[in-house]
Amino acid sequence: MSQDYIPQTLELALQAQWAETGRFAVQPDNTREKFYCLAMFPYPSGKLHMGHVRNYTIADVIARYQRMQGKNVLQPMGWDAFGLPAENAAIANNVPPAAWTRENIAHMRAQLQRLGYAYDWDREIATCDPHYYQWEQWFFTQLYEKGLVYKKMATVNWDPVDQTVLANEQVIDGRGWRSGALVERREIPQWFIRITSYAEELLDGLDTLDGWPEAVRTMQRNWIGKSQGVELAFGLETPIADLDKIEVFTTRPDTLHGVTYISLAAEHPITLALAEQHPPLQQFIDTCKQASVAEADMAQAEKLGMDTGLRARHPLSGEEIPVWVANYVLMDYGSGAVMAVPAHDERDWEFARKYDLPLKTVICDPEGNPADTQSGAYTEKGVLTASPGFDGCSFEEAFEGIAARLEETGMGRTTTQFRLRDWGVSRQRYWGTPIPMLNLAEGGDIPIPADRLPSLLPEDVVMDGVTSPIKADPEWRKFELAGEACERETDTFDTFVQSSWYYARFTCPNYTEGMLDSEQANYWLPVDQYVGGIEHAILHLLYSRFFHKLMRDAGLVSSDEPFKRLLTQGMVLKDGAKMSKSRGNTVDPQTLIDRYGADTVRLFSMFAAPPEQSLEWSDSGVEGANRFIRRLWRLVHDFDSTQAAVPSDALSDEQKNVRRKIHETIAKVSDDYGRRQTFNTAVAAIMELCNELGRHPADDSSDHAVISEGLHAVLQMLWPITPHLSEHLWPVLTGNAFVESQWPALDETALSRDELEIVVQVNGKVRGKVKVPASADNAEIESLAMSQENVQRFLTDKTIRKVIVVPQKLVNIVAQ
RNA sequence: GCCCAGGUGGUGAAAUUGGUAGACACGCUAGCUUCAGGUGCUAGUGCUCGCAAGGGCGUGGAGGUUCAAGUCCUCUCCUGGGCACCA
Repeated sequence: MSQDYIPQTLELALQAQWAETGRFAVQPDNTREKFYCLAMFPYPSGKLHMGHVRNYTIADVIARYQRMQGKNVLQPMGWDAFGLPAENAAIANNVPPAAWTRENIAHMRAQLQRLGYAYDWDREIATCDPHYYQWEQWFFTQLYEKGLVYKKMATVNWDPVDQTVLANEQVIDGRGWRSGALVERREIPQWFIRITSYAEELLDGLDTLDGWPEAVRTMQRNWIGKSQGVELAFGLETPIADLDKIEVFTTRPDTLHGVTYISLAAEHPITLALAEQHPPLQQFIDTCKQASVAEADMAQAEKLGMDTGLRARHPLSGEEIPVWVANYVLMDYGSGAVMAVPAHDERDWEFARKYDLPLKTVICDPEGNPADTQSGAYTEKGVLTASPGFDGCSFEEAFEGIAARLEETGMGRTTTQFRLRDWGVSRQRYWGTPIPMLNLAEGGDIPIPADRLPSLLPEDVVMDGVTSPIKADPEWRKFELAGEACERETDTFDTFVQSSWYYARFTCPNYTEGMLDSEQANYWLPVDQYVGGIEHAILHLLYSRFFHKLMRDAGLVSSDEPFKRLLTQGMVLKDGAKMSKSRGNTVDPQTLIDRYGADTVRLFSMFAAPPEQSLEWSDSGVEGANRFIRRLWRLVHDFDSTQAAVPSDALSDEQKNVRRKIHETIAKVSDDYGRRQTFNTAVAAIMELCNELGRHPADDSSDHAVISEGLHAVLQMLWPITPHLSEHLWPVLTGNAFVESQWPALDETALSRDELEIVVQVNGKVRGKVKVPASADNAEIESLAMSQENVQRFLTDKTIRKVIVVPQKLVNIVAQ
């Protein structure tokens, strides 16, 4: 007699049991292989959305699959708890960010528990906990001592009405989101970590990450952006701002004779000096400053420029080159000046056309003629022309020749440049880790001594929406060091700092003697499987790799890279865009959990699409996942498990077919879970098997044995995805308690076939199918294929030119 | 603008190594079951011509390579992600 499937009851009962027995709590164990499975921890925004469910289900399926392989699996969970949304919520709801954040954590923790994820909850971390961020502060002071941290002026978005710094997200169409004022770029002192010192290693390390998607590695390579080029200078007749030359970097020294002007950034010292005597230029600089600092905004902004009237000397030809100021040249990047070659660079070409600046074509097209640059820039490399002394040279010859000439005259040298910039970690916001630095009365900075850490963030605060409470409170700032009064830094860390090392802290979350307990860290690290959104392909993953190397060089961990294998999950989109609170297009999975239970939600989110693909959200199909679960439920309950299931030696063909299907499915699902990580096709294969088991009659004891074998395998294979269902049905089927570390064994002999079906094509089109004995050789297959009636029809009046036989698959007869 | 992906039925998708396009589901249609249906079962379902057997077309678009292309190459259009202060 079938009982009804009531997921709420059975899921809650099992979850309570898992919690009570500490089922998923783990410790190092040298008798088993370890496996550290980690999903990117969430920002506690309020409640889970479908993107979270997808992310955490993928990781949980992998973790549980590895448990079934007998491994010692660590799967922790925590909270990326600092960040901007808490400040916004605090203002909107009149509640301190800390309280809002902790409430969200409590709610979301309950939701994750309701989804039945196999987490070791004893290791839970929230980054806003002082026990966490104190070690981050400590580590920063260590980096300071090593010279890996420094302070410099850097550009921020400034809201002139609210008198506050805005995040890029808070700038909408060039205006502050609250005040509506046009934002300005402003330079303020900020702390930086020297990620560029590790640029080379971060680049080279990508080659070792063969468990990472190629797309992510490519994006990181391009982001680091190593390029060979030449640093050269255009001389000035009279020094300006103590500079007697303008330095530029180019990867195309071969086009040096094509330079027709130079562009300076608005913040370049020469620009600023010139503006002092030139009011229109000052006006232009002010216009340039009225823009967001986001690179995307700048790249899409209309290109604006102004001739400064200054002339610089071309380092080879000695010609006078006009010096312009352009809004697309960035002071933060490179030297803040570029040599413009409009004939061979697209941006320069556009700019030159707009301001009617001359073009000088110095590269030939493949035919050997000067390239046509009238209708657009010619950016290919080619043989030089109109370049005295280098005409006829290839790119490589010209590169070396021109670099050598510049070196002789002291006007340049070959160099390697990285696109990567140092990591600015200062944020002018409240809800973050206080930067553990002190401003001394006589000027200068010094780290807060280790024994005075943590530098605690006060939590009981009122947000006014404009100024950070720790900036507004002069008392908080006060600090006494060796009897001297000084002031705390009131900026906080970028939240990426917290998320750059949490994976390591999970190995020893309660360690009080230091940042990491190396013994624990080195047992578990590196993370064997990291799962998270593709939107983190560059920043978070690069910063984490960087931090790992910093921790290694501090002797805290012994590995070089933090994440061995990476699965970048596609985004769950709604209305065609990333789900986010700020867009208001999130989908709440709670209603689905309440209605269908966790297993249905888990099954559906795995079945809907392959994990790496982005997914436009729609509810349709959830019903189908639930229907499958109920069908399996009946199948198991209706199966007479009391009847002895003795496998017979002599199975019928039909029974052999079912057994083959069982073992083909085991092979496929193992491959899909383990190597391919395509959980949707694994589910489809299990569904197919269930369909077949349901169709097969249970007439005799051999039938019974075969179906029993199939149902056992189905419940085991489904455990990673629908653990409650599997654990609940297992005793119904077997009379015994579910044994976790047991993946169904593959019986290779069950896979063999006596007969194969081969497709027959004529000129590439399918004209028939033919059954051939598995042992048939190519000649036999060919003659069987030829004998097909429909094949013959298409061969009449034709001469056979060629016959291609693809073993096990097809025959293609080429005829004319 | 730059970097990285993706585009296949009415829908989500499958096709793993260049070898049968559309597995598995959703939806829909018809039938059975049921007092009833947000139940269960059976059959059908890319488009198109045909009574059928079978044929033609078909993987964003245009070209190309190949006995064979969703898969490889060139160009192009569209969608999504990232662009350093959203996380």
